[in-house]
Amino acid sequence: MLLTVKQVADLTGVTIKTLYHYHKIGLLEPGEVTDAGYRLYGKKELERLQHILFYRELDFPLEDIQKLLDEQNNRYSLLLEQKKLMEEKQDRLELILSTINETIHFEERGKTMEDQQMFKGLNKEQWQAQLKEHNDHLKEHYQYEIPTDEFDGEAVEESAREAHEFMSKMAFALKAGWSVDDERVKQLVTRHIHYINEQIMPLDAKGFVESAWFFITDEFHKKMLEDQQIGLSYYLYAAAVNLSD
Amino acid sequence: MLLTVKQVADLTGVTIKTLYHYHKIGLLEPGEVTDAGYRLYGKKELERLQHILFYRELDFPLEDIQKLLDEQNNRYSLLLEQKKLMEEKQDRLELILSTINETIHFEERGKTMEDQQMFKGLNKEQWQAQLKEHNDHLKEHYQYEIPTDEFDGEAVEESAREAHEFMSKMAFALKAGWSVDDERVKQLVTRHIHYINEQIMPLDAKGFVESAWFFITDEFHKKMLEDQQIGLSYYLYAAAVNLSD
DNA sequence: GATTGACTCTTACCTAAGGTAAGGGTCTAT
DNA sequence: ATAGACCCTTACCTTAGGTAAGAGTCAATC
Repeated sequence: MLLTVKQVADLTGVTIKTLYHYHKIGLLEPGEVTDAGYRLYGKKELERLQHILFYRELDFPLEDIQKLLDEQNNRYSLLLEQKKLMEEKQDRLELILSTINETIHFEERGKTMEDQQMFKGLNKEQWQAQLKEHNDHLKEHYQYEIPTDEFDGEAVEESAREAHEFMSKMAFALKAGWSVDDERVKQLVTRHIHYINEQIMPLDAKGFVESAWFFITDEFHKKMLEDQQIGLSYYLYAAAVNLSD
Repeated sequence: MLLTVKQVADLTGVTIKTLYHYHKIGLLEPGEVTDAGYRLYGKKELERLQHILFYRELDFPLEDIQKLLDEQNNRYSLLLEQKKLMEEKQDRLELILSTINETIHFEERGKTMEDQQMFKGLNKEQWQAQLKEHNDHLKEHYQYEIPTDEFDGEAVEESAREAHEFMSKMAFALKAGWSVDDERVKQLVTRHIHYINEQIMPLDAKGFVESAWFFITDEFHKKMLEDQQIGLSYYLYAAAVNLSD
């Protein structure tokens, strides 16, 4: 059950040198050392190494990792914490990817971007705020992901409620198999456009097609819609196209 | 339009020292240096910095970044490349996250994991292979693989089989959350069009958009697709539109 | 015009997380 | 008992910056 440095290295992808290093700084001590000085690692050490590698992936300095592992030896809560952090990193990557996509978009039509726009997700001090903004922006206009009962309080804005209701109904229509040319669907979309037009910004049927296409191509928005109902973003787009024709 | 080091630092999140460093190693030269020696950066430099930061996020050494940027000065293809790499990184993170979730799962019921399972996604040399496996697992889960025996009989035409396979794969892609701009999806659709073109009738990307629209508006076809997977007909249409642009 | 405060310059030294190489010991199999 | 694969320590090197010192610059205010 005990593994040599090479075996651990092959298994986990870290180099042997890294194991020495972790030993030297006391981050990961072998479970046993033979008379000849060979380091041997058991299950417990592999588990610790797993945590180390998760944290390393999250760009934690080894010193911090050591502190974290030594003061919190409950594996389960460590895992939950790491899961949360990993999901945050995913969100950040998602944001960066959408920045790349926006940049590609601008590049394709030879337009220049706002300076700030170019670095969304990269500016580490600000990305939390940017992500929140991204989300808030979405919520203001399309707060579909929040369960309805949360909408009872007057704290939530009317526009968010409207958007949520619209998306829920569209999801229902999709599941019910209503055609995008169905009068009920057309009315739904028309009213929604009308609402945005009155309350938020000028928008016509053509503009709404572009909005809908944006929701398909932007990973961030797409994910939110698709999480609510698979196919919703695409249904929305088809409905928009149908109306604008 | 020219920015000082501080302004660039605030905008992008890199430190001033990093800018000096990049200057010194020739990775990012200021657009202009005043008489007093102040570095000033313009739009072109910001764009280059953007690329540098994208690559840095992908853990490229600065030396490699420099080479890449100097030999490939077409911004557009750089962006596409970076998009691809970023998506790969996302996949890898996804894999790590699923490893964390599996570990949590095992921990919850006090069972022990296989050693290898514990390090999926971390072992960089192997993660490509592991990702493939992971996808295969997903396929099983979504059952996008066609039950082959249904199609053994010669009663079923080859073209029907091809269509069925195509639709199954598209359904899988939709459920997996693949963007219509994802290379895999684009390739899928391209091949399908190519097949139709060769075997059935002349068809180009534009024509396929019309076909896809027909599948949405025609109740019979729409029902067939939507019965297979909610949203499939709309996804197909969006993919077609994306390809024809 | 002088001063102040925020900003910038160069230079020199420091750090983290390893990589590389040298020189030598250990294990197992033939 | 010798080869070949594996392991040890030690010493030096590298990357991508961080920190600090000492001095010059800029714009605004006194």
